[in-house]
Amino acid sequence: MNSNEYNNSNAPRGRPRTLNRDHVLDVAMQAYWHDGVDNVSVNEICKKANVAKPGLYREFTNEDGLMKAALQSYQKKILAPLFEALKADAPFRETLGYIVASITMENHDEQAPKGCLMAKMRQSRSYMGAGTQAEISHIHEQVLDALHDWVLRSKTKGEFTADLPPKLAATYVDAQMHCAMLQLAQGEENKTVKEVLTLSFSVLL
Amino acid sequence: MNSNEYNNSNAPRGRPRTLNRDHVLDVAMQAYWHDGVDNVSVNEICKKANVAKPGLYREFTNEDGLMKAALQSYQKKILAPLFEALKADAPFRETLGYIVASITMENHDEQAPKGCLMAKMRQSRSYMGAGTQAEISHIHEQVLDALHDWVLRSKTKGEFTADLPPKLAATYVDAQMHCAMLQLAQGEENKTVKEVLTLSFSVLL
DNA sequence: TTAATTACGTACCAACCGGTATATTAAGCA
DNA sequence: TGCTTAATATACCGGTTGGTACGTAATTAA
Repeated sequence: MNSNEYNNSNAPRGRPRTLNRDHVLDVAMQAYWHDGVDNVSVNEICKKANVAKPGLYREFTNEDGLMKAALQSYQKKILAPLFEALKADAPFRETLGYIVASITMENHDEQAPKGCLMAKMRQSRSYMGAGTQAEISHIHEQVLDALHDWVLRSKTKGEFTADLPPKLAATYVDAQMHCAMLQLAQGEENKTVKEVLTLSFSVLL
Repeated sequence: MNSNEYNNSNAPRGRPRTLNRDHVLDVAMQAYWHDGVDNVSVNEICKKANVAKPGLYREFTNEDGLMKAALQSYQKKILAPLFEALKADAPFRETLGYIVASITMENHDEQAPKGCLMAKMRQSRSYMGAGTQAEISHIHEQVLDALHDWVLRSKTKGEFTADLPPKLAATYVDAQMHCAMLQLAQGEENKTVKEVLTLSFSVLL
């Protein structure tokens, strides 16, 4: 029996590819996230993903392309729930509580690395390739915009009463989230981070 | 005329050393501070300090020793004023204002790198040598202790009135300072960092 | 069957890393 | 003048980095 499933005419021309882009991206994302971007080489990712180097370079052009793609993958798979929570019209305090809870990983699976890949990359973005830098800035702007919108909506709903310019409030929440994620990445205790984050958010209530 | 100044008997025996330890430490500290620890190699430091590698290794044993010494140098030269301010018995709000001002560099010289070497090293300490890691932890403990003492003294003076466990207050101030320094290192605007830091400190007043 | 097309993996490149063996130089001591 | 001591610089080590040249395998089209 021929192993080919029937031959639809618009099949690609040459040797069929075996490289699994999503698998490579998963491996790269996990490696960058767990070990820190600066401590992971293209060689190591190739070994872990069991692909040859030229294949990886054909798919992602260079290290910068791989990192950019891994970061985009992280946004889709990990950061998405945060954006959803900010868009949802839950009460302000409730959303704030969700942010604290999700950062301090009350409900996360154990094998996920500590901290946040986006936060780590933001922290050392000036030493990365141009494409990755641009992607970091892009995601950061999206976060700030989402926070800004959230604050504005909460203000019109009367749930955000603190006497603060909405833009400063958004910047403040972003900074505190960023700070908390870096603390976690650095090994700080979950409980401590939660206390500090909660205390810092108390100025908004 | 013999170029030797008179021969005091306890002169060292062999060839006199030309390697200037303090100069090498200055160069290393500036390089680590300005470019980021992960982005500076021993080779580069040798070139910048105009010393040969074996000489540097004789003086500092290995890269870990050099980094540890550079961090100690940073504490002596840069961090000392902060410790002094915390030990001085100025009013609580005044000291808090000094912290904000000194972090956001209102009075710093322009050529100093942005951010804080200690903060940067703390952030990636798990990827460093054992000696440097120990030194980072040591300095961090000193900071936390100084903050704790400061809060306790301010509380007995009646200047610190917030209803907070002193240890949490110390951890909180440390976290906010750390966060602000990382933001600066990452290129955030001075004004923004100052606003966020001031806002976060407002929970203590 | 044969040619064209495309992906594959081995084996390689120069540059750099942290670290060191070694011959040389410059001093004090006798 | 040697002899000892110690700091010096050159030139090297094995290993890793990001990136690639090239021969081969697998598929479609003619």
